[in-house]
Amino acid sequence: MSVRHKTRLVDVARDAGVSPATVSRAMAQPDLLAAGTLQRVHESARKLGYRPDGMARALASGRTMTIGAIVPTLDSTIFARVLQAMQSTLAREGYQLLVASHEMNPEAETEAIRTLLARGVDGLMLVGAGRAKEAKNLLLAAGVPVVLTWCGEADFAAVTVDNERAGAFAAQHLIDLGHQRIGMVVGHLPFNDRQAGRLAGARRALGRAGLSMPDWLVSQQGLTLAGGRNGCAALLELAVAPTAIIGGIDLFAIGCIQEAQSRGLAVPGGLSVVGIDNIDMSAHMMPPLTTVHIPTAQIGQTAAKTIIAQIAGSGGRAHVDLPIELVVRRSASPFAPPG
Amino acid sequence: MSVRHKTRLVDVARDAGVSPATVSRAMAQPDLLAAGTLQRVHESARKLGYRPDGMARALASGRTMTIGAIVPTLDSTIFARVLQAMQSTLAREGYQLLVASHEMNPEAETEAIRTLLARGVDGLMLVGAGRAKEAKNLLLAAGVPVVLTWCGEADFAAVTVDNERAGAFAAQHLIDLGHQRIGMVVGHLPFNDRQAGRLAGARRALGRAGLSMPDWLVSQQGLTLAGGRNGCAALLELAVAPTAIIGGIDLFAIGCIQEAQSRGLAVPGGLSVVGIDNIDMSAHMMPPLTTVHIPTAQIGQTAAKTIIAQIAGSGGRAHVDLPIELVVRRSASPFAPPG
DNA sequence: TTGTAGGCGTTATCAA
DNA sequence: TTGATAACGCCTACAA
Repeated sequence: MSVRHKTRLVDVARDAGVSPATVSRAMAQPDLLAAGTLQRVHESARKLGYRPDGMARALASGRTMTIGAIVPTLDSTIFARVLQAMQSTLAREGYQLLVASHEMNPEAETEAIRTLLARGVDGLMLVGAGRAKEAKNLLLAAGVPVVLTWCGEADFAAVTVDNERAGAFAAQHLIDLGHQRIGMVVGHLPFNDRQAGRLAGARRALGRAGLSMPDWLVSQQGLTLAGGRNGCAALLELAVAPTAIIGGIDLFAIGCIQEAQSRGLAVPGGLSVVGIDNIDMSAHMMPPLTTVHIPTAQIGQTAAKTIIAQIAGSGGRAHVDLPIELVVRRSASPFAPPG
Repeated sequence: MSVRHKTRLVDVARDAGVSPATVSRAMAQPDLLAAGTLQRVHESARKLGYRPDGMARALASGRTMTIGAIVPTLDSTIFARVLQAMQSTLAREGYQLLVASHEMNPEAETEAIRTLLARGVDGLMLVGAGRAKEAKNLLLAAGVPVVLTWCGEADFAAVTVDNERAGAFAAQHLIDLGHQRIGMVVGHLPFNDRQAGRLAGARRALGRAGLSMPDWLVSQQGLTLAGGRNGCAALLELAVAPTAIIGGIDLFAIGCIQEAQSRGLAVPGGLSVVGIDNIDMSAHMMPPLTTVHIPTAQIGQTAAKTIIAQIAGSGGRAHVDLPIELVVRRSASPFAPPG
């Protein structure tokens, strides 16, 4: 009962009276064995409580059965949901998720890539495109399947969503309602191509309508509820305040609603608000938030499937663009000139 | 420029004119080498673009520099926050996070434990206590540091929060306000000792005040906003509806506020609501949610530190109980008999 | 269908 | 301070 050595492949082999190779096959390619042999090996394995050693297996086979995922932060409804979807899809195929986050710091992201690659992952999921050349070289040199999410890039497979279009949808809806002075609360633009895309899309839609969104109608904030409130406050305190605000993420839009209401400004009566994401909370707001639906969970699921396909040899640099759509609820109403 | 073999330890050794052992030392214990040697090795390594192979290293050393975390789901503000805190604390020490989720399924959790252990983790973080004997045996036999969070257990280190006390805080606050018929929306009790503890605590407080919370005043729901709304709806439709509701998690409490308001029932005027967690959203609700603050991020950070300490040999089966406190905001008010 | 034997790339134990 | 060399536990041609 003292320090019972962990049982290894050879122990099982000895007990079953077969060679190590046979035991190895029994675990990985059972079809190759005679039914009787398989039976015996399994019995010995169970009797001895044999558990294959993942590290040894990884070293010998070159596969870790682990997929890495590097996200800006785990502490976000959006990314948590993507990871949850990835994790459950991957688990079904026997893969585990190794996660890292970089808190919106490009160098931290490069470091994370380096670390995960060194640790040995069979595939890697990243958020967004447009990273430093060094990071790209690392990825290319590593020779493991990589899938980008949200935004794509020619060199890698990608599961994307048209962020520009999302921004345009939000803006167009407000334009259709007659709004002319539209503001936006967005995340910090550097190193966040998702937010940059949404802003660009909104501006494009406005431009097509002969309108514009000058920088002073755009407030950059940290990706929190408080950021949404602060951004809204800043815009409302403008000499010529906007009559409608787009939240670059739903959390911002929700913060905008809360901030407006806390100032006695009715939504949508006094201020129209539109979000982008369609998180759970949005449907339950008072008023319910009009927003652009982003199929978050599906991004995760598709990313996982894409990686698995690439590992299996199929797939290649496939780009999948997931559909988005405007969900009209009650936080935006026609522009009514004061008086 | 074709398939350049990945450079290995021996390649660096050859280039630097030293033995493999020396290169290994240069990476792990630089102090043991003569300055000149170290210098030469580093140069060769950089020149050849040498990156230690994590799997080989893991096999030889028995350490993977990876910590496993098994949570009910990633798709939850609470757990996402815990993981984010763990991840950033661990990253600072060179560890990565391997995550798995089990969707509230005990067997899936056991399987996850088995998988992570087999994959090779240097430590493991689990949520809650009271798991099947099989799972406990696996953990004990594995011989890796384990830390339980939220709820503890004698056999393992733990970073906990007194869930019963949290429930009692919430209930006591309502009792002090004069409420006598208090309902609660909780998660599904089986396999969720956090929710069970909070409910038990609330009942204990009520019992001390000569009151009680019969089963018909308790609604079990899935851990979503919609669950909160449904639970609230069910309780409000009772012949003798409660005058106050405790949300087993803030999300439930928020759902309760939204459901009550959508029915034209004022909060706290017509219904008082208290939550437990203190998530970001709570402070921004209208009315702001009175709740019991749970130091979520701190749980993650402390859990990470505990594991690291255990790996370093210190620590043992330390139990840390983190303080909680009632945060009084404006969603609960004194009971006012109708008429 | 099964066995043999040579890696996989490091770490770690002895010596020197 | 450095060098041989044997593990680490499994996989996988190749052979039988």
